[in-house]
Amino acid sequence: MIASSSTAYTAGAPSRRELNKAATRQAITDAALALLRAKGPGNFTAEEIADSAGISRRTFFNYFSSTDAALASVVHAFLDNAIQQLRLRPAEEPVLESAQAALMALADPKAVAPLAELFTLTQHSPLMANTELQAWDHCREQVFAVARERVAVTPGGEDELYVQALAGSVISCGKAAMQVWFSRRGADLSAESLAELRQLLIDAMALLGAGFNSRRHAGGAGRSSPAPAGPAS
Amino acid sequence: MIASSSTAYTAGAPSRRELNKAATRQAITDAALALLRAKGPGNFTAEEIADSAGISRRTFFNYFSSTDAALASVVHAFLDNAIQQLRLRPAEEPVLESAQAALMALADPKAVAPLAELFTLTQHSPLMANTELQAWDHCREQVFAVARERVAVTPGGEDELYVQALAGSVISCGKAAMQVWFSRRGADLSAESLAELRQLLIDAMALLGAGFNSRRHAGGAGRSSPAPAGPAS
DNA sequence: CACGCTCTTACACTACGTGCAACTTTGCAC
DNA sequence: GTGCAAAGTTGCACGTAGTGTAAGAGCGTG
Repeated sequence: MIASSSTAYTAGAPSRRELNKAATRQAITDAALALLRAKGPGNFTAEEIADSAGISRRTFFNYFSSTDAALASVVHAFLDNAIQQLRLRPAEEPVLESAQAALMALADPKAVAPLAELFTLTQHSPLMANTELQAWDHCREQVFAVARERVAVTPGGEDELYVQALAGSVISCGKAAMQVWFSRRGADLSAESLAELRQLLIDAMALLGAGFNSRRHAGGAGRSSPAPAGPAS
Repeated sequence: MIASSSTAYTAGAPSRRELNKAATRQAITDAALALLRAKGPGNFTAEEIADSAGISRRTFFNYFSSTDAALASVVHAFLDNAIQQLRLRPAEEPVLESAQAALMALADPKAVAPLAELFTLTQHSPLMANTELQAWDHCREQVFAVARERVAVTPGGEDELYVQALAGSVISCGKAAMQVWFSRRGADLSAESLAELRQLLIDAMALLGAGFNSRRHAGGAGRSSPAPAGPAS
């Protein structure tokens, strides 16, 4: 589950308690997703989720602070994964390239599938917007933390704006790429579709790197740039 | 209502009803702000706001969907103002310059004062985060709409990413600039402080225009760029 | 087994947000 | 002014969210 990476996983000691917690947590999100599929966003209560997951309403709130939060755990899992990928990149690498590389690892069926489903199910519902925005913002903070480490910012100095703006823009562009992808391909997880997602992410990061002025939209050169400045290769 | 500008002001016909509504609305936000000052974020209820504003609880909810929403009206007013400034810019002007110019108009005591107070009062409280994020995202959508009009995007075309990423990044950078400013100067509204805010906004937009790669943070040239590519000159 | 610790559960309580049906105010025509 | 319709306000009731609390069940350990 989420175990192996973000939470838990105390290296060989998955005690009974931890297993139970992880199981209930999973049961809750599963139940929430099932209800979302069945009834649509906003048409079910915390009690229904709890019942469906075989726990009490109170226990549900011990795990998640709201029904939205239960659903947003999908988004959180995805974004936490992204942050983890980001932290794996070498510290010397330019932050934007690290971001791009980290995002590449996420254009993967197993990673995006839950997110894609959640997105299609809640597409035009403002109910999800709240918690989803929070998830992205949480991710932004993480990116900010990573960027701050790597840019070696002087505490009260002038780099603060750079790092803040960079973190926010990276998130915004990642979001934009995913949004465009969803609007184009829906929940299509085929190889070509994922390739397009990758290209969108690359293009978005390239925009950030080269600047929004460097692109003349009037000219015919509007096609996706062919992998500008390959990060790994 | 939303027609001519943002709210009310139907050009010479502020009927009694509209005046009353505006007055109650104002009374509510005033009461909410007063309670925020007095009790701190999250320590007062919708009923208290209503009582303090001299209306019933039910009426409060006719105006705002939550206590947070009442407070966030300050943010909304500020951001709506920004959008309005943005729309006033000539359509031929590059979007980034328009954004920069629009933001300049907001680095003004009367505009930022309420925002600054709200910010200082809710600084380290996650309670406000929700609605505030929504306000910024709402603003992002507006910027997106404006940008879409001006970039003349082909419907299913490749410009969609550009516009989405641009809108999101503009918001992120504006947010970053304000955040840095607040963290440096608190609620200082002096002329120098506002000048610094303006410079931060200019720098943030310049980053977006020139790209985050164009800045080598190791070099000594880390000072604020001296108004790069003046928008109005 | 018995003892601590952690987690779950039931219950109670406050507050939120909304539908509804009076009631009051405003706008408008006569 | 009077009458009337539309818009706005209010009280009431209802379901739900989220939290404190205390008792109980499950787990880990000696």
